Amino acid sequence: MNGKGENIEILHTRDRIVQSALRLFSRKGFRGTTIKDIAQEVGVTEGAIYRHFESKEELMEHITEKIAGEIDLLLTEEVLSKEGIKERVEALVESLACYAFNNPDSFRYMAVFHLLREEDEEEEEGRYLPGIKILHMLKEAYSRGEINVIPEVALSIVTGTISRLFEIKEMGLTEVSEEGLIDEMKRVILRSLGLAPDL
Amino acid sequence: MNGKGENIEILHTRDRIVQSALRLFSRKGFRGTTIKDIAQEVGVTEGAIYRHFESKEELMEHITEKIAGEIDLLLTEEVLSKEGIKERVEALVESLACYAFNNPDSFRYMAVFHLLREEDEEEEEGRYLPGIKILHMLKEAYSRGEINVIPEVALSIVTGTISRLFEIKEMGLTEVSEEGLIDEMKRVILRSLGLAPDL
Amino acid sequence: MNGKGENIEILHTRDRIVQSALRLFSRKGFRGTTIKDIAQEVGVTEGAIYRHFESKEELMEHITEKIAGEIDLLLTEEVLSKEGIKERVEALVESLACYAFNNPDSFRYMAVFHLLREEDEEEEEGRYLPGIKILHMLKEAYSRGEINVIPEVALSIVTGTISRLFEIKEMGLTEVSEEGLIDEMKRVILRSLGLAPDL
Amino acid sequence: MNGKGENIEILHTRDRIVQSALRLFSRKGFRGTTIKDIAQEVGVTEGAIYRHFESKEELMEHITEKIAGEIDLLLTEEVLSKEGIKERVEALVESLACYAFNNPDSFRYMAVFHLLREEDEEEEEGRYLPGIKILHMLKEAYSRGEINVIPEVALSIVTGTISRLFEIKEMGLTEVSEEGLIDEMKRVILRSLGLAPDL
DNA sequence: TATGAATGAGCTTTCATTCAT
DNA sequence: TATGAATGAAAGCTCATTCAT
Repeated sequence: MNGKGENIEILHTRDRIVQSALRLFSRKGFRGTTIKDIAQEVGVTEGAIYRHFESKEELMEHITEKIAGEIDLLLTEEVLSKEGIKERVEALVESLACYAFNNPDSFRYMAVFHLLREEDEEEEEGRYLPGIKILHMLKEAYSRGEINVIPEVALSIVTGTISRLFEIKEMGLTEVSEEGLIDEMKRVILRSLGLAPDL
Repeated sequence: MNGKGENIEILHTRDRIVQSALRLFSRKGFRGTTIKDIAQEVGVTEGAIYRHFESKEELMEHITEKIAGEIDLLLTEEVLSKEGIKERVEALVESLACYAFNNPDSFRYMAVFHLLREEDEEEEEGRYLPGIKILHMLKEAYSRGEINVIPEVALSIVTGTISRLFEIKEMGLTEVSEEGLIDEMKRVILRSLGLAPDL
Repeated sequence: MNGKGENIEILHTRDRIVQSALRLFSRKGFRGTTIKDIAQEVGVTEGAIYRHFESKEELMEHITEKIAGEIDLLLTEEVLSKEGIKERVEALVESLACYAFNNPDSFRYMAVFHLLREEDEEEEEGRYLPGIKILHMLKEAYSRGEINVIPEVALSIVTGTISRLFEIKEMGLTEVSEEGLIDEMKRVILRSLGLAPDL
Repeated sequence: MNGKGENIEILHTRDRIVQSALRLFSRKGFRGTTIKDIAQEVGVTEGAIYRHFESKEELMEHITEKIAGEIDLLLTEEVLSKEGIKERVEALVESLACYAFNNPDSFRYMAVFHLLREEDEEEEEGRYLPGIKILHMLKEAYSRGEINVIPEVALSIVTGTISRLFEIKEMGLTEVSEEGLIDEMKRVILRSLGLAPDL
């Protein structure tokens, strides 16, 4: 019982660390965020962070995996479960945009996390995880003749548009409602891929 | 002649600093790049940087202004000089994508430079300069009924797609030629905005 | 008890920093003293200083305020509490000279601290605090006809003599005892102000 | 003739260096003054200083010797040439105070120059040159019974008062004329030494 | 003589990390 | 588990000095 109580405490602190780190990393960058920043936001001292994560690096990797998992789940359950490329693209725009608007820190983090490490010169890794899966989906549709747009360009249209619109919204450059933006994106992206419903 | 020779020397070192800093800032971030990194790449000692720029900050501002100026020139001379929204969008995709492929460091820098500073928590500035100008152009076309896409979404489609495709190419995820990618983007983006030539 | 022990430790290091900084600043100047010098004398690394003081500047300001407070207390409690200008001057010489001989670092610091900053060209501030208070006292005595010496000159006689004698003693240029010097100063300064006991 | 012309040039620049360095050293300290500061004030570049002085150190030593020589000359010609201790003290106050008011940079420099070096920890040197000579004079007068004040205290009265009054005047804390201040000092210092003319 | 780019040592400061408590 | 003092490496920057021109 004692152990249980402690465990709950740990989880709480640990979660708050992750939440604060996510928020700060996504806004100020990995290097721009200090352990002290995180500790202060959580309300503990710097040393306490190291009870939960071995290093700042490990903390970041934890967050990266967490978000990658969420996005992956989204793709698997909300998008790839659908039949038909049109339905899949519609679901992709819908679910990814919703995810962005509801989890701005996570989306921002994912969008820039390859810019956050900046470790060694040109370190390229197996990142861009979600993109790869979508690219695969689009390549299949392309080879089956379901869309007539080069898959890499199709991928750019879908994810690039959502990312940029998210940024525009974050900057306060639009007053259109989230729903309005999502519907418009769906309509226009489908049209761009030759999947317009009204054709 | 003497003065000339000296001047050339000065410009050389200064220019090499700018070039290296641009390359490194755009790849490793502002904080991720050290003065030592830049100095080593240029082949001088750290102190020499400070003969040409008062601080790392000032060096960054110089680069930012330089690139903002280049993009602005591009928009003014290559895009806004055209008549008709279709011609303008075509020119925009063409010139921005070419700029990206020919000046990858500059484009990468511009795309991420608001992520590089990471100064104080949520510092928002008058950045995203090029976007504003394009948004203005699209809003006018929209109000005139020349396009039927919400301007913010239209902006996202155009600039988001180019940015994402640039990233995909940089990651080596496509083998399509630059020309092929640009033509495809032009075709698809025009279609998305209801400006398809074949309609 | 635990808390007590920790507290004592903290005070110790912090106090030792102040003590060493005071000693070094007063002898080698603000710029002439490095954080490394202080850290070495205290027996910690440079970074440790910054747990206790935000900057070298702040450390100096702390010391300045500490000493200004001590001198001010001295004036208020030992000098201004007395009645009669003769008694006050006697007490001033006595207490200031004793302070100098017993706290040579502090006195030296106070005597030169406006020379230690050397910030911007000719920055004049509200310094020389103790002097102002004494000048005020002398001006009152002068306007009441209790002394017949121009107050600014009287102030110079009193504080200038003590300062210079302190320096002479520090340089090892005299073998007279502290008591002997103080008594002689009292006698001669009183005579200079027309307050000689034998008149 | 050519050589002559050049020589004149050298002297000019060299003199201007000395003048600027004296001004800056006396106000901002040795460490607080950079070679660049001096060069800028003179209107040349940093390298040019090294045409005239081997190092910053040497420049300082030159200035120190120059001023020490001036003061020494003053003592020899204006003070020690007089007969009688009363006449000598009067001349000392007169000439030293005039020197201070007419050459504030030099006097300030001399007053603080042992604080400017701040080289190694407790470097004591054969400085305080003028003081030594005056002390000698006062010791003789004391042993002859011409004054009844301990020589070290007498020295402190004379030089300490002048120094402090100079500082007070520099701070703008008095509106009394220079002449008035000097006359008052003469009167009061003589009285303090038991040499009052009215006794 | 003078320039000014460059050096190199040293400075203040920051920060991830450790560790005794 | 948490604290917070301390470390140590590295950062940005300064500056006396040198040297090719």
